[in-house]
Amino acid sequence: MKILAVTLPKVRICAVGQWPADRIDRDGFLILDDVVQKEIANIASLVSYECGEHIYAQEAPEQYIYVPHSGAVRVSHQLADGRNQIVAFYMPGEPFGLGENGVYLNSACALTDCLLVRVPRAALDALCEHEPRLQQDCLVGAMAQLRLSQRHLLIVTHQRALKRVADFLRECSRQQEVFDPVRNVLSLIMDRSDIADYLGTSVETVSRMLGKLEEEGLVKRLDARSLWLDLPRLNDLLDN
Amino acid sequence: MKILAVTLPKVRICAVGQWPADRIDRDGFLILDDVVQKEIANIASLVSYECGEHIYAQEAPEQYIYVPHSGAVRVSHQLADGRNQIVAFYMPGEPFGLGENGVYLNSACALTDCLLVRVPRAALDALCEHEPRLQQDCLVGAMAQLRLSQRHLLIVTHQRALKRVADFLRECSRQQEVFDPVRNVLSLIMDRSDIADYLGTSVETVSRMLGKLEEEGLVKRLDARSLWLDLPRLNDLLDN
DNA sequence: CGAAACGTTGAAGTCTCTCAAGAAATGTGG
DNA sequence: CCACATTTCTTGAGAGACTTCAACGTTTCG
Repeated sequence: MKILAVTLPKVRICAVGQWPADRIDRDGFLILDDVVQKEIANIASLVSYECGEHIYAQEAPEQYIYVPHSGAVRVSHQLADGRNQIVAFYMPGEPFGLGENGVYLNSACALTDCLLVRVPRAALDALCEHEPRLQQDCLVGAMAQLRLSQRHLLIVTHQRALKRVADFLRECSRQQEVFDPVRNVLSLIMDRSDIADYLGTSVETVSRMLGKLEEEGLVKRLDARSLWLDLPRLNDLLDN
Repeated sequence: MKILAVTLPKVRICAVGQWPADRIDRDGFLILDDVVQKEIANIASLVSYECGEHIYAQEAPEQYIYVPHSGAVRVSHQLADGRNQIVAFYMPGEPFGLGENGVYLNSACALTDCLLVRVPRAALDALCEHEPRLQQDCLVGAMAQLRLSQRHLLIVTHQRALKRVADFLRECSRQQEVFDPVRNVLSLIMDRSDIADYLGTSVETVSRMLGKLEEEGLVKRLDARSLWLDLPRLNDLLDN
C-alpha cells in the first residue's frame, strides 16, 4: 500500500439507476456539489494497492470507507472451516467497507492494481451531520447494496450451477471496464476460484458449466480469462 | 386491511446492537426525540392486517415503509418459475418495504394478525430532509439490513441443510416474542414451507433435518409449531 | 364427520462435491 | 530463449447430499 501525495481526484460514485437523473453525470457517476467534494477532499486520501494486496481484514477495526478510483477489489468473508464466501466485487465508483460494532465484517483484497479513495469513517460521519445531502447519498448507496445482496442470494439459492455461471457472466458484461461490446468479449478480472466462491460452488463446477455453455455455443473461451459471449442467447437462457 | 382511527402509538424501532447505547431504551428500541415522533405521527397511520393477508406485491408502486407494531410479516420474492425466496421475516420494530425505481422489489404478507405503522415514503423522504437525525437512523437501519442479508447468504450457501435448520432455530430463539427461555420452547410463527423457502431448501428436507436434530436430542417436537431446544448444544453444533 | 391443508417418511434420481490426474498457462533461473 | 517448477484450469469418476415424487399420518376447520 502506498499513500499518494497527489491532489485527490474528484470522488466519483457509481450511481446509475439509483439516483434521480439530474444527479447523474454523463458517465453515470453521482454529481456531488463542489462544497461537498471539497470537504471530502479534506478528509480523504488517495492510496494505491498492488494486485493481490490485502486492504483490510475481517475483524480489524473499521477505520475507513473506500471508493475505488481505478482497478477492482474483492470483498470476502472467511468461515471458521476455512471456506470463503465472496460477498461482492467492487469496481470504480462503488464504495465498500461495511463494518459492525466498529470492526470490519469482511476482508478486502485488491483484485488488480488499484487506486482507492480512502475516507476515515469518523470524519465522514461528522461531515454527514451537517451535510444532509451527503447523508442521503450514503443511504441511497446502502440501499443499493442491500438490493444487490438480496439479488445475490436469489441467484445463489434458486439457480442451478449452470444459470449461476451464466448470470455471473451477464452481470460482468454490464461493466464497461471489462466488456468489449463490439467484439462481445469479456475479460475476467478474477480467477476461477473467485468465481466459485462468489457463486457458492466449486472451481470444478464453474469450469464444467463454462464447458457446457461453450458446447451450446453461448460462450467461447478465447483463453481462461477472455470469453466471447452470445449475450442475447445468455439472456434467453436466464429469463426462461 | 383496516386503517385504524386511533391515535398512533409511538413508533418503536428495533435497535439493539446498531445504535449507540444512549439511544436505546430499556426495551431495546430506538429513542426518537419527541419532535420527530410527532412529525412521524403526522404522516403515519396505523393499519391492521389479518393472518395471511397480503400487504403489498412485488412490482407494485412503492408507496409506504412499514414498521410492525405487533405481529410478524413475511417478505419474499417470487421467481419466474414460481418458486419463492423468503428474504426475511420482520418482527415488531423492524422496518421493511424496500423498493427499486419506485416499485417494491418483493412482496409482503402478514404471517400473523398484525398492526403496522405505515409511513408514506415520499413524506418520510421529505421529513428526512430537515431531520438529519432521522435520516441517519434510516442509514443505520439500512446497513443493519445489509449485514443481515449478507449473513443470510453465508448460511444458505455455505452450510449443509442440517446446520441451516439449526441456525434458523437459534436465530428464532433470539426473538423474545416467540421463545420462552424458561421452558426453552420456541413457538414457530411460520410453517415448514416458509422455513424451506427462507433456507433455500425443500419442506421435506426441513422436516428430515428436524428429525435428525431430534434423534440427537438437540430438539424435541412438542407439536409441529412448538419446539423444545437445547440451545447450548445447538450452539456447539453451529460453532464447530 | 369429512375434506383440505400441513407435516412426516420412504425411495429413486439428479446435481454437485471431492478426489485425482492431466493440460495449459505463468513464472524463474540458467 | 529454453527447461523446469508452480500455479491455474480442465476433465473424469465415484460418493454424497438434496430434490422430487409418492404415500401416509395429523391437524384444522367448515
